[in-house]
Amino acid sequence: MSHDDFPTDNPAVVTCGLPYANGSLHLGHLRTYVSGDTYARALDTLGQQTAFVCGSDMHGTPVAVDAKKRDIDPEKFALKQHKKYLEWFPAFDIDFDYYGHTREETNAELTSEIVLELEERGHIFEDEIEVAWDPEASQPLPDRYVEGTCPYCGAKARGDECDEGCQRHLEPGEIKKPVSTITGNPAEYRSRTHKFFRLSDFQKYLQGFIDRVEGTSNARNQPREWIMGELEDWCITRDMDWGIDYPDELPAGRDTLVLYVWVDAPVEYISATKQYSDRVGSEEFDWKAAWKDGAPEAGAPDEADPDAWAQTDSGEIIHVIGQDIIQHHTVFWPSMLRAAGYNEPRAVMACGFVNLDGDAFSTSRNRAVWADDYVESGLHPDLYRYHIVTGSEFVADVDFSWDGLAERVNSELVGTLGNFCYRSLLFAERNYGGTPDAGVSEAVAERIETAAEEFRAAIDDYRVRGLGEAPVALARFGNEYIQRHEPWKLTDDDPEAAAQVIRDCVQLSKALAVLMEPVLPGKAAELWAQLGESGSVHDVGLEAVHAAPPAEFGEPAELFDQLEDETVERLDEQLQARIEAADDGDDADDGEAAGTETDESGADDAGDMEPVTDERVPFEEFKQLDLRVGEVLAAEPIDGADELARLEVDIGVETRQIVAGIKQLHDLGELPGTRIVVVANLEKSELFGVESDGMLLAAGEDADLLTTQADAEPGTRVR
RNA sequence: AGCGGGAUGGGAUAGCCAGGAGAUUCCGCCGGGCUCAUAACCCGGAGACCGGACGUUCAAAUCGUCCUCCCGCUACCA
Repeated sequence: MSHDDFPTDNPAVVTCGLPYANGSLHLGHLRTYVSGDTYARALDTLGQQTAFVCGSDMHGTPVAVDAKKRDIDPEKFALKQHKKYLEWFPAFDIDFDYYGHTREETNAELTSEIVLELEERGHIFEDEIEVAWDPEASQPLPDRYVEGTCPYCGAKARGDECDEGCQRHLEPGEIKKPVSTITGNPAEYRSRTHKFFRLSDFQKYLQGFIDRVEGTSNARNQPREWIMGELEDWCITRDMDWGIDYPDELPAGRDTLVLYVWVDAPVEYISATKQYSDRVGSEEFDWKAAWKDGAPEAGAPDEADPDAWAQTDSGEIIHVIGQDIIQHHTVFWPSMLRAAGYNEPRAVMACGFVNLDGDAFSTSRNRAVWADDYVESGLHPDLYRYHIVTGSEFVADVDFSWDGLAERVNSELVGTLGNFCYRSLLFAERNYGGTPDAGVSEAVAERIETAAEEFRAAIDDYRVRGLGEAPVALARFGNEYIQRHEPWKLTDDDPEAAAQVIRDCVQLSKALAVLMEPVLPGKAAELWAQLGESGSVHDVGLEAVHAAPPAEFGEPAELFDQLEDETVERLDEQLQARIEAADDGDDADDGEAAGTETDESGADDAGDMEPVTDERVPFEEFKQLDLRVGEVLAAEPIDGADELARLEVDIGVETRQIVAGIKQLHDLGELPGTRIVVVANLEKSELFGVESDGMLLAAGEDADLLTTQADAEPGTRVR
């Protein structure tokens, strides 16, 4: 690895994945931002010149679709969301040096510049692809403007992603049975010319990159399959008017074409850095030094020497993201940077998900603790920050629950860290009016140095968790130390020894303030003030752990309050009530035979009711569906598939093999004999290598099967 | 199906990359101490054959092979 340990002489940039300007923020999302903030603060403490930047992602079809739903201008809609982020992040002490958005002029300019560079270097080509088209509205239907069935698994899917089925990304033109979300009409396919980025030009480069990029192991491992396999070229334009206009010549006969949102979104990392530079001056932070100095010339790397890049050792760019967007930051983005002559990321830190009491957060089910909920709870942001940063290793999932939070807070923050500082400073203030006049003992100074080493190691290993653990471990040592020396017994017998012990404890407290600052910035500042320190704990370097505190300070206050059981219960009840309210309706009527002990876990339920689709379907169209009563003859799971089951269904005229995503949702053994409703004239598809000839009807995420109420024979037509 | 990650005392986790006396921390349990401190803190104890099976080695939680179960990714869910 060619990089030096931090701090280096280069300016560093820490970024967080851009939040999408169409939704709310919950404690799951916040993991990325808290971790990025913590890491950036720690680098700063080390003396590394650091810019911490981010911005709202304004473009893309979700914003356009959501804005249209509300009948407002997408720009207005996105800006409104953007403003909310400007309040949420500070509420959690997430302190970006610059937080912009992707529609700012700087970003539009830089994005255009980069795309033009790609054009100039010959990395872009045009190709005709079939895209969905709404004949009535007479317009193309990019991404989420079209819904249909997934060509891979047959589930209902959005234009760009099979969001309910196999989760695959769908390239434009892939979706089957496309329906326009604008008019509800069946969409046609039309041939359109689009721009593609020739990712394959960078295959060799990426193979080198993936071995040298630092950060978390998942970021290096997950994209390997792509990079070592065949890279697909990347369609970087969309037929819509919401986005950044394609900066170069449009394909013949085309008047509008915008860049795919994933082209301009990461460029915001650079744009935000530049705007930060512009604001504070390049003396203070030089964005070019971070992003461009030392970068090889634009273009594809020399095939004969794909490692040339690694020699440059410049640009400390660190991306903090969720594990769902690893590919974007380790495949597309580095290729763009390399092609346009920018520095590649030094590290990609990808965190695991946050679970809520063991299960996934679910926005649609309202199964979430929102940023607003936490703010309203009145709990200090540092409590969440500590819990999320130290709750698990960064790459692993971490569980959030109110009582889990209380347990950690009460034992580690209140009992260990807060209590140690409070008892030390209170003792010091009462007996000495501040820091006793004595030197720090060697053993304590060494222990503090060890903690500082742990702090440094956490940074070099990209382990934000270590940044939270180091101070608590030091406080634990402090408690043992004060207990072992019992200064309260010494004040009379051996005042010198007592002063020595308390002097050590005050130094430990000061070291704690410095070490806890990245994870617990608010509480660190309080402690700093209690020590009578002037200036801000945010501005001091790591060496301050050894510097003497002021000789005089006032009476301290408890740093952390106990999180009482009643509070936890109240918060938990609120959460449970909301989840149940959202779930209401799925589990009300299980008229199924008694004795089925199918696990209730069924990951996702229907959630808040989606509104009934506005567009009416003509009866003629409905009649095209041939719905039949069927009787399940056999049901077996499909090996390797998570949810798919293979069913044999008697539909009167014949027996059909149907593949359905119900493996986890039903006790398959109990299915034979059940009468269900089948779409008999659905086109065949192949799922997991098994042909599916028809589709069964089921309600909600739990796949509650539609059955017959009386005794309609298999084969009876359903109307 | 492929790729990646995981399985460690009652619960939650560390250790594994650089193999070495039966293993970390937090919660819980049992006993003791202390009283400066927020019923907090300190000390001691019980409790795990480190998912299963082979193998490498003087020595395996740690390395290899196979298996079981869980989870993620597979081209916009943090």
